[in-house]
Amino acid sequence: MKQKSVDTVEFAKAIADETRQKIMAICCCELLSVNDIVEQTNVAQPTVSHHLKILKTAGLVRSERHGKKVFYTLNQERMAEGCCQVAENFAPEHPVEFLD
Amino acid sequence: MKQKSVDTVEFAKAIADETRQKIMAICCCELLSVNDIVEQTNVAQPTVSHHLKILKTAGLVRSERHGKKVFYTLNQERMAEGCCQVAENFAPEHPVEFLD
DNA sequence: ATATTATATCGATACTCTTCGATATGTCAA
DNA sequence: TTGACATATCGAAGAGTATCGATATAATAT
Repeated sequence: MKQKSVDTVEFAKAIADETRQKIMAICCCELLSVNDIVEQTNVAQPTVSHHLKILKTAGLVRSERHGKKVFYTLNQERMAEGCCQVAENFAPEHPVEFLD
Repeated sequence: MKQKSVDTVEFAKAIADETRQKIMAICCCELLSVNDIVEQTNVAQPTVSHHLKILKTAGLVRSERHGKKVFYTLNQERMAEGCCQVAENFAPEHPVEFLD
């Protein structure tokens, strides 16, 4: 299955941080507000907003405002695309398939 | 197929650099000496050695010495494992399969 | 309008990483 | 063992990044 092209350097940089991976893990399957993420990570709110911005710029999270709150969730499809593109570039003899 | 566990932060950090991705790309399917890599990248030799060390520490390249030269090649299997682990953690609803 | 709550941005600090010249180490040939 | 070549390590400079307190912006309710 053909995917859109992915900037694998930007993708890798976006996920190459422990705090961001924590955030990614907890909003992987849920829509969470910034404050929810702050509480679950023990990371300061500006720091969380900063990391969410990086993930958003890389297209790895979606966000929607509801009232005063902004909810974020991981964009799993983009995550899978990034992984597949990295595998395609750097493991062409160990094909990885995106099961849809 | 079950893989060994991967430190996804270390994996992502290892591939999160443009110069390293260039190196990874050119020694993906070939065994290349450090000097070969220097010539194909226009990057200084100490810099190349530095990046190779990071990739080696992360288990993403193999190396073998033959005489004075040391040859490196990408470990595609580890690359695929890293990609699959990231996808498993952060795209569980878009399963990616390691085809063996 | 004002107060309250939620998130984003700013600014400063500390830390990490990339880069490369200089140098050390390793390997081999003569 | 000396010289030549290949790679690794060292050390320093500069760039980039994470973190968080303070503050600005946004949304809502009273």
